[in-house]
This record gives sequence, C-alpha cells and structure tokens, in this order.
Amino acid sequence: MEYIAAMTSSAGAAGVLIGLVDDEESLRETVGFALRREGYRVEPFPDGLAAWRSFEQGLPDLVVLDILMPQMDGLELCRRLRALSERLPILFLTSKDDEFDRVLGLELGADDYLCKPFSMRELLARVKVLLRRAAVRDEPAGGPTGGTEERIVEVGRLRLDLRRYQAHWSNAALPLTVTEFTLLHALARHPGHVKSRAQLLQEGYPHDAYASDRTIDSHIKRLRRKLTEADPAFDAVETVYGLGYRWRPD
Amino acid sequence: MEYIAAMTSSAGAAGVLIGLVDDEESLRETVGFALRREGYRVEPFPDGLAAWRSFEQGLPDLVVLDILMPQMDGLELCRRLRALSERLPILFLTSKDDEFDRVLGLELGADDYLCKPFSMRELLARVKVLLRRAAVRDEPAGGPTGGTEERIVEVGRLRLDLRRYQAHWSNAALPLTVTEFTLLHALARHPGHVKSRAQLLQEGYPHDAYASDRTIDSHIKRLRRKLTEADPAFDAVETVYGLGYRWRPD
DNA sequence: CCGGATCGTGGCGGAATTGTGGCAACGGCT
DNA sequence: AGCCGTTGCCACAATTCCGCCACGATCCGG
Repeated sequence: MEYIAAMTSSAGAAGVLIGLVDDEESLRETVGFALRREGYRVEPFPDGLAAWRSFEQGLPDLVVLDILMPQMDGLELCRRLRALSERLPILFLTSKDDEFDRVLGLELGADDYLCKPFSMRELLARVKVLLRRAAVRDEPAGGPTGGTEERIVEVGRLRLDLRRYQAHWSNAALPLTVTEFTLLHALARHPGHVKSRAQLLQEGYPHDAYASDRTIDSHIKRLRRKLTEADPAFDAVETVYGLGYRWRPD
Repeated sequence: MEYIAAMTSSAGAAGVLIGLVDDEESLRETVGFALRREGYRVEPFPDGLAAWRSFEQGLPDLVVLDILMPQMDGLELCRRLRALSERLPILFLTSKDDEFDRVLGLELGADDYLCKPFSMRELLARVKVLLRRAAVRDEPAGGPTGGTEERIVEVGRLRLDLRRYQAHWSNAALPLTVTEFTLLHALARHPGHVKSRAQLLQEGYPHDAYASDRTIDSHIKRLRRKLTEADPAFDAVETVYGLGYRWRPD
C-alpha cells in the first residue's frame, strides 16, 4: 500500500511544454516549480484570456487548468482548446468536490481532473500519465496489415521510413543516429534545395536554440562517412559555399 | 467519465464489461474510476436487486460484489448469478475479516474476495487474474466460429498465445512472466516499429504513474536473458538509442 | 596570386542513455 | 507464519552520442 516511489524525472520530459492557467499566483509558483523540477518547461497564465491569446499562436504539450478564473473560466478555455485540438491533454483543477464542475469538465473533453487541495505528487503523476497517453496517441503504430499510412520518403536510392526511424541506401540499411536521421530527412526531403545551417539546426533542435553552426558540419561529416561506407561513390550531400548544404538530385 | 475510458484502452481490457455492486457511492466512484482507467467498461449498481434486474438481461464479464447491501445482499445475488453461469468470475468485497461471510461466499461460488480496506492496486491485480482465468477457461469452448479477434500472434519464430499467456520461440516454450509476456507482445506486435518506454509503460501499466522508465529496461534485460537462453543467437530486441526498443523484423 | 572567409575532419570531454547485478517489498501459496 | 517467484527500482558500469574546438584544406573576391 505504502508505495513510495521516487519521482524519477522522466527522460522524456525534456522540452515538454506545459501551460499552467490559474489566477492564484502562489499556486502558479508552487505547481510551476514542481513541474520545472521534473524537467518540464512551464508557461504560466493568470487567467483564461491571457492563456487563450498565447495558445492561439501555438499549443503547449499539456494544459493544467483551473476552473474558476476571471476573464475566461477554465470551462470556456477548455471548450476553445478542444476546438483546436482533440488530442491536447487537459487537466482540470477543481476548487472543491464540485460534482457539477467535474462532470461538466469531463464532458467538455478534459482528460482528467484533480480536486483542491491536491498533493503535488498526485498532480505530477497525472501529468505524467496524460503525457504518456498522448505520446501513445501521437505515434499510433498501425500494424503492417492495417490501414498503414506508411510515412516513407523515397529519393533516388535513398529511402527513409519515418515511422520506423530506418534509412536505406540502395536497399542496404543505414545505421543512423536519430539526429543524423532527422538531418538527412531535412536535406533529402527537398532535393536540389539549399538548406542553410540555421534551417537544419531548426529541424534538429526546434527548442534548444543556439547551437553552433559548426555542429551541423559535424553531423554532415558523420552522415557522409556512413553514406560513403554504404556506397564509396556517394556524393549526394553537396556543399554550397557560403549558404549551406543541398541534397543533389539524381 | 466515458471519455476517459475511451482514451485509456488497455491492451487486453478493451471491451471488457465489469459489473460493480456496492451501496457506497464513494466506493463505486473510486473503484469505477480505477477500473475505467484500466480500460474496462464499468456498470455500477447501488444494490443487489438493481444489479440483478440488469444481469438477468445480460451478464457482464466479471462482477465485483459487496456482501452487505440493502435490498438484496451479495450472497443472494451470487447464488442467483451462479445459477445463470458457472463461469462468470465473481469478486467479493467483504466489509470485515468476517470468516463466516468469506467462507460462505466462496462456498456459494465466488472466485475471490477482498477485505476492506483494500488497495486499488490489489483489486486491479485480482480483477486481472480472474479475467485471465476466465479467458483460459473459455478458450477450449470458443471455437473459430466466435469470429472475434485473433488470439494468437505469430512473428517469425515467435508465437504468442494471448489467451493462455504462453510464448514459444521456434516451437520451444518460453517460461515468461505475465509482465514479460505483455512487454514482448507490445514489442513484437509491430515488428520494426520503435516503441518508446512511455508506450511500453502504457501497455503494461496504464494506471501506474509512478512507474519508472528504468523498469522497462529491467524487463528488457530479463526478456533478453530468457530469449538468449532459448536461442544463443537471439538478437530481435534492438535498442534504439534515445527512443526506445524495437522488435527486429526477420 | 593573396588573404580572409568558409568548410572538412580528427578527436576529445563529458553529457546522456542504456546494461546489469542485486536487493527489498510484495503477493500467492502452503 | 514462512517460503518462493515476481517485480520495481537503485547504484554503478558500460556504452553511445553530441557539441565543439583546433588545425589544415578549400574557396573566392580583388
């Protein structure tokens, strides 16, 4: 029963953005602190309207939402968010054991709720569960037989299976790193188009800004090496002096 | 509530209907919520009579039953249910360590009992066990006419009998635990597809938010060991650095 | 042809991720 | 109660990967 488990900061928490909407500043701070300590990025908002203005521009990975708020309450915000995305995990904070709010929230499409006062441990747990659930939903591994929307990119002798993270060159498997795979995909997706280092960085690290341009060079180096190993005559990755790199079309 | 249940389809729990009979509303809510989070469908009743009226029309897959109830107590309901079906798994909730009730319940044909207060973890475990037992019992009778989903998965040299929780590698039986079996199934079901630790956790522990990513590593370790014992050249469980694991297709 | 800018590459330090032995807790069984 | 199989997780070891630097090669405008 007493199942004390250390909240190991989930490895997948890196880069996960959580919207936190509550009019109580102390709550925002407490919850925000706890979430950040788990490795999440947190964007706090004091009311529904402020949150909505931001969410319109771009959705976070999960939203923690108080129901009672000035300007725009949680229910309305939830309704609007659901119109934008069916998948976005929404976790309600209800101020009391208010059956009405609870039910209404769930009917509006909240994924879970938590009654104040709640333990931080429980909130973290539920956040974790919701994110996990969302992760599964986002990568629904359709069976090879089922309605398989094969996300496969084929460019000349190169074949990229985006779902499986597998690359092939002339039917030989390429043992690529995820980073290398992403880079290769960014390049090969538009044969002939020049990709600047900034663009390529953007592809590989959308969040973590400010990596050196030379880092791309390193990856290009490793990519070329692996591709040359697979085919000594490989020359599809072309350097465009002063601009960037280009995938040479056949 | 229904929304959540829909979202949390556990691997084997999909579509399983559980009747929940207890006069305490809070208990119905708590247990119901937990069961739904497991992916079960739950039909709650406040007393034995109401439950009986429904069960006469059609039986659920399992019944969780309090003994002390108004209208019709659990023992009487159990007796009537046993008259309808010899197989229906029945799980009693006894309010105290009442030896009398316990024995009487088992004599009447209950499959298991649980003393209040009980941990949700334990209840879920017992439900899982009872359903599995029922599935095994039903298996010999269930002919191909059932037209239900395939209960046997074959991937290369691996064969998984989902009904009996038995695994075979090149026709040799693999002595796997339930956890290992579930993990193996999740992996092998989609050969070549990368399964994140989050996804694998979701398969094996849809409810447990505290489960650590490293737990998956442990099970992978044990799985690999057993599979290597069966076949020294075994290498189908592939690590994808930074992402998760993958069942290597032949 | 020269000098500055840009690029290629080897390699290194360490961060991140994964493998593994082991242990303590727990449920199930007798 | 006591034993046994299972399990979750920790601590530490092993591995993989990344980012960047340093230095040499290459390019290009003048």
